[in-house]
Amino acid sequence: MEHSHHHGDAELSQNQQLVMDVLDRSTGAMSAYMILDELRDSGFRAPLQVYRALEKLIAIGRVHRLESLNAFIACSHLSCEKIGVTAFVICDRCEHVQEVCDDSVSQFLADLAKKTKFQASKSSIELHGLCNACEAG
Amino acid sequence: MEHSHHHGDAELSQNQQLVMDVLDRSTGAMSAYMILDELRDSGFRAPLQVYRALEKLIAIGRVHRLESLNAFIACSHLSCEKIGVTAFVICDRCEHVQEVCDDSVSQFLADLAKKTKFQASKSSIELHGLCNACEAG
DNA sequence: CAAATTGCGTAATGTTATAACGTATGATAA
DNA sequence: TTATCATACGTTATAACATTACGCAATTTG
Repeated sequence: MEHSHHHGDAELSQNQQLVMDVLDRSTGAMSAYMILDELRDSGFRAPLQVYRALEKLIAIGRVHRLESLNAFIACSHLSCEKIGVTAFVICDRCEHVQEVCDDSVSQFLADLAKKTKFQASKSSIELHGLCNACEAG
Repeated sequence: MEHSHHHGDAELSQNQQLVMDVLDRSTGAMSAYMILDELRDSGFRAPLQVYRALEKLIAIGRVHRLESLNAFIACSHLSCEKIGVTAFVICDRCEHVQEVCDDSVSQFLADLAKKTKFQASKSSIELHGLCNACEAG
């Protein structure tokens, strides 16, 4: 065990690492097919290679799926899988994504689940609009 | 102006009304292609006929899009367009969808926007898991 | 009337995601 | 060692979701 800088720090296969690297380098979210195109030179030929890697990366908390964009983004936190819930704030102009996972988010979701007598297993909170910089510009 | 029971109560075209009727009859969310299949007998031939009607119905607040399902559902409220924000609580077993739009939801989103210095224009809050009945069963 | 708006129909295409095969490899237990 | 299990892989095909682009018809509005 050499470098321990993230999450469960599971060992990644080559394909998983390649997909992770692409997302780490990206400034914003990427669709599976954008990732595929980036990895053609590395030998990727089919969507499934991307989707299978993403499935694992999402499972271990290193990647998030943005439902409203059908896109994927590297987790910007060290341990959001411990908190488990994240809200995404997505600028529709510059495409920057802020990842918020604090108590207010988990508290809101807990309250919502309680109020609706619901056993929640997954959540998706996504806000669209303009970030501070783009609104001003 | 005859019956006034919903939202802005805009006049609907025939296609829009047909799509609205299908969604009103449905117990849960429906994909655009499920709606299309329901309307073959009424003369629908192409996805665009559905998507165009949905666009209008969503704009006037009578239908919501569920991003995490790529599906659509009739609004269960009389005036949620006035509040503008809704949280969806989706049972993955029975597929029932609860629509929550109270102050806690709008307050949470307002706080989130303020905290991230964000000008929000659209939101999507979707909770997946098991409803009370299915959890018990 | 002219122009603008809204809705419609159709064909083609683009985009996102999964099913269904079979194969290879490494761990582990008999 | 051999059997078996789990995980990952590669490929082809297909399913599922959504939009572009074209032209036409009806209605509203200046």
